[in-house]
Amino acid sequence: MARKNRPAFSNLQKRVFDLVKKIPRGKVTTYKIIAQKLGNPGLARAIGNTLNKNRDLKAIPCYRVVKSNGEIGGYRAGKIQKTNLLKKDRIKIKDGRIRDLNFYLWTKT
DNA sequence: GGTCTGACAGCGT
DNA sequence: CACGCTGCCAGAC
Repeated sequence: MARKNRPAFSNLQKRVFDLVKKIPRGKVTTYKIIAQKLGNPGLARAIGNTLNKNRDLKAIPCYRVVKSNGEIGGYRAGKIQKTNLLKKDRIKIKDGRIRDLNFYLWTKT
């Protein structure tokens, strides 16, 4: 019988990583968008939690994932570090908040 | 097996 | 516009 083998990484985490890695430079996305792409907008919280467990920031540019209201959100290495990285991507940030989030927002594949 | 926490989102005040 | 409370889901204890 086809018993489902349990991968080292949960199915959810695998999808999240795949999406985050596809984010082009200079663009950002929100936790909710990712959750919607997974088919469950309520996953927004689980997304951040999953990325936190990742701890492989150099493999996954999770700093490009921000909150839906335009705030930077959180980061395992610190919010300040996250903001700094976003600035390097030409993202205009004002007082810990992204300007014209819709412009930088990445909702495509 | 239940319970609590956490890198969020939405609504009300 | 800023702050606070509640609700959702998955993972950790």
